[in-house]
Amino acid sequence: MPLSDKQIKAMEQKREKILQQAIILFAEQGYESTTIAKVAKASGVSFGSVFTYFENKDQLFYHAVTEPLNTVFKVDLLDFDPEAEDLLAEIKSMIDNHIRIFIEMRTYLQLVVQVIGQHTKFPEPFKELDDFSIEFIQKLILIITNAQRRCVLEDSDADLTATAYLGFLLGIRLTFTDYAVSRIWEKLKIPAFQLLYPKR
Amino acid sequence: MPLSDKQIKAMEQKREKILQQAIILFAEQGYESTTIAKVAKASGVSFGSVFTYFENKDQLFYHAVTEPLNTVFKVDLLDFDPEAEDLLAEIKSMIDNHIRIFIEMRTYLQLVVQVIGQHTKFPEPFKELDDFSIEFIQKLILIITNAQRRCVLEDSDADLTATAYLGFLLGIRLTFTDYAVSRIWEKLKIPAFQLLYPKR
Amino acid sequence: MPLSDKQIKAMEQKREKILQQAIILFAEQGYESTTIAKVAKASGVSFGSVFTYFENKDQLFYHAVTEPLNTVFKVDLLDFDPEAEDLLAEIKSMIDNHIRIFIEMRTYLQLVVQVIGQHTKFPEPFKELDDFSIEFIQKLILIITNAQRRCVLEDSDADLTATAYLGFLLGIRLTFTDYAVSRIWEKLKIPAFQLLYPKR
Amino acid sequence: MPLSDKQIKAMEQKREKILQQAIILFAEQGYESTTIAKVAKASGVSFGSVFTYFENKDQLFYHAVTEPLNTVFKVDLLDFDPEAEDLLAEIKSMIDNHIRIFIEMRTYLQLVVQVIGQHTKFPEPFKELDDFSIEFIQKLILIITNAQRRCVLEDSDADLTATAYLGFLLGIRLTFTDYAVSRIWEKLKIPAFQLLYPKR
DNA sequence: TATGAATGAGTTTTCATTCAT
DNA sequence: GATGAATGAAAACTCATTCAT
Repeated sequence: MPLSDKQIKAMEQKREKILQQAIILFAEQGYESTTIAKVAKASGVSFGSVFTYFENKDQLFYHAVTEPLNTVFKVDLLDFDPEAEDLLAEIKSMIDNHIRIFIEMRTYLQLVVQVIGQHTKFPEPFKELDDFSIEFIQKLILIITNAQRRCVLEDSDADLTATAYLGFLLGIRLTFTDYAVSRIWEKLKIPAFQLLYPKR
Repeated sequence: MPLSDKQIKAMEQKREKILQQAIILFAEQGYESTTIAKVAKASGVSFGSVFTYFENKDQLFYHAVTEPLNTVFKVDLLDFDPEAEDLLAEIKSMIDNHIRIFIEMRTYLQLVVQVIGQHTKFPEPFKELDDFSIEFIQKLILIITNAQRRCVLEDSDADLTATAYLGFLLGIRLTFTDYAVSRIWEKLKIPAFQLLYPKR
Repeated sequence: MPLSDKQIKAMEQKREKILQQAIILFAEQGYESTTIAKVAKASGVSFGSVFTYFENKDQLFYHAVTEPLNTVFKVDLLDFDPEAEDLLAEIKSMIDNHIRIFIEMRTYLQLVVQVIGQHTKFPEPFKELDDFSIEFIQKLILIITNAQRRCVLEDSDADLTATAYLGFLLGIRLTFTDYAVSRIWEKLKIPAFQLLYPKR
Repeated sequence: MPLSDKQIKAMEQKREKILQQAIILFAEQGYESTTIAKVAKASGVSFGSVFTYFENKDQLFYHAVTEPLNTVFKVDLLDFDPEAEDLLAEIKSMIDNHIRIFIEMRTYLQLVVQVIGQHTKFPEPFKELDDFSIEFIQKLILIITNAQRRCVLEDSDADLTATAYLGFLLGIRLTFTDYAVSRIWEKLKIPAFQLLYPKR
C-alpha cells in the first residue's frame, strides 16, 4: 500500500524542518555540540524520527551543507551574465546580489566557514564546496576578462582578482558576525567593487 | 620546599609544549574532538599533568586562543607606523608583513576562524579577539587617513576600508586552505593594496 | 467479510515463510541479533506483517522452536518400535535414522542447542524441549530394556544408557559444526551403537 | 610514578572479578543480553571501569572464553599420560578427571557451547576452542592407539572414537543442564568408558 | 608535582512495538 | 490484512574530571 500524497507531503515537510533546524544548530554550535536530541527537539519530532529521514549524524551534516548549496546558494551566486551588453551595470548588480546573499545566508555561511576551516574533518562536504568555488571563480574570471577587454575594468590578473573577490566575500561574512552588518551592507559593495579594479 | 630555578624552567617548558600541541589539535580537529588525552599524548605528558597546568579544558582552549594573540599576533600585526615619513613604503611593507603573518600562522588562524565562526559558543576568547580587531582597525584607520591626507591613497571611507582590509585577510586565509597558498602569497599583496585605493 | 480459501492459503504460506526464515536467522545469529526487520526482509514481507502473524518477537521465537519440534522432529525421532520382532535390526535402523535427522536438521538443532544452553533465558521453549527429551528417553529405555531382555544388548543401566545416547547425539551435532560432518555420518553410527552395549 | 605493588595487586583482582562475573553472565544470558552495566554491577565496579580493563565488549567476551581455556581447562583436560605404564588405570583416571571437569566447569562450558553453537558469530574465540579440540583429540588418539596396541582396548577407528568421546563430553554437559547432574556423575564414567571399546 | 585508575554523565544508534492510512 | 512512519527505551562507548598514591 503506497503512501498517500498527503502523507508524502507531510514527510517532506518534516524532513525539511529537521534539515533547517540542523543547519541552524550546526552553524551556531558546531558539529559535535549539536546533538541529535537537540535537532529533534528543535524540529518538534522524536529523536528516533531524525533517523527515519537521515541515516546518521554524518549524513545529516552532509545534507545540511550540500542541499542549500545546490538548491539556492549555487543558483543565486552564479546568477550573472558574463556576456551582458552593459557589463558595468551587470557587475554592479552582481556585487549587490552577492553581498545580499552573503548577508541573508548568514547562518548557512557560518556552516560553510566551519567546513572550510576544518576541511580535514569534513572531507565530503568540503569537496562539494571546493568544487563549487572553482566553478564560481571560473565564471568570475569570465566576466572580469570580458570587462577588461571592453575597458570597463582596468587590467589585472583575472584569476587572482576573482580569488581575492571570493576571499573578500567570505572574509566579511566572518568579520561581521552579527546582524549589525545588515546596516552597512549597502556600503560593502564599494570595497568589493574596488577589488575588481574599476576604471575611473 | 621552593622549587629550584631548573624545576621552574622545566615546568614552563612543559606548559608551553602542552599549549602548542593544544593549539594544533584544537585548530585541526575542533574543540570537542580534541580530547585531553590526545593533547597529553602529543605533548608527551600524562593526561593528569594537563590539569596541573590548566584548570580545565575550557581554560586550555582559552589560553590556546589568547596567548599567541597577546604575545605574537598582536605585536606583529600592529607593527607599522601611521606617522612614518614615507607612508607609501610603510603601507607596502605593512601589507607584506600582514600577508606573511597570515600565511605563517595558518594553524593558529584556523583556531581564530573557529572562535569567530562560532562566537556564541566561545564568548570569552571571542571577546579578546574582538577587542583586538577593534584596536587593529583603529590603527589601520589612522594610517589610511594619514595616507589619504598626504595623497598617498585616494579618498575613501577609512573605517569601511580598514574593515574590508581585515575581512580580506581573514577571507584569503579561509579560501586558501593549504600550503599551496605560500606559492602565491607574493601576489596577494596586490589585491590587498588595491583594497586601500592606491593613487595611480 | 470472510476470507476466501485462496486468501487463507496465501496467509498460511506467508506465515510459514516467516517462520522458516526466523528459524534460520535465530539459529545462525541468536535471539537478539535476529531483528524483526531481518526476518521480514528474508521473508519478503514488510516488518509490520510479522506482527500480523506473531504477537511479538518472543512468540515468534517460541514458535520457531516448538513448531518443528512437534511437527517433524518429535515424530521422526520417535519413529522406532520397542516391540519390533527383530530388535537388533530395529535398533540399527533407529540409529541410522537418528543420526540422519541430527545431520539434516542442523540449523534447527543449532536453535535447540541455544535454548538448552541458555535455558534460564528461554524457559517456555525449554520446557517443551525438556518434556520431549523425557518422552524420548522413556521410549529409548523401553527398547533398550527389551533388547537386553532378548539378549540383543548387554546388560546396563538403561536409564543411564539412554541418557548417554541422547547426550551423544547432541554432542556430535555440536562438535561437527559444518557440512563436513555429512561425509562421515555413515561412521557415526558405530560409536552410537557402541554406547548401547551391543553383544559381540 | 609507577604504581605500587599493592595497587597492581588490587587491579589484578579487580580485573579477575570482572572477568569471573562476565563469564557467569555471558554463560547464563548470552552475549547480547549481557550488558556492560550488568557486569559492572555484578563485579561491584563502576561501569566505566570495565572499559579500563577491557577494550570493549567484544574483547571482554574473547577473554571470558579464552582465559579459562588457556589457564585451567587446557591444562586439566590434557593431564593424562599416553605412555603410562598401567594404561587401563590411566584411562579410567582420565575419564574420571574429564567428567569431573565437565561438571565443575558447568558455567564455563555453557559459554563454550554458545561459541561452538554460533561459531560464525564468534570466529575469534571459536578459533581458539577449535585449535584446542584438535590438540585434545590428537592426544586422545595417542592414548587410545597405545591402549589398543597393548590390548587394553578393543580395536576401533581411533580418530572416530576420540571424536565421539569429545562429542559425548560436550553432549552430556548440554543434556544435564543443572546441578542435578552432580548426583549421577559417578555413573557417567561408565558410558564414557564404554565409548572407548573396553576389553571385557 | 606526576600519574593514571575510577567514575558516570552524555552521546549515537538500534530496534521492538504501535498505529494511522 | 498490509505497510512503514513514529516513538523512546536501552545499549555501547567516550571523555572530562577527581583524587589516591
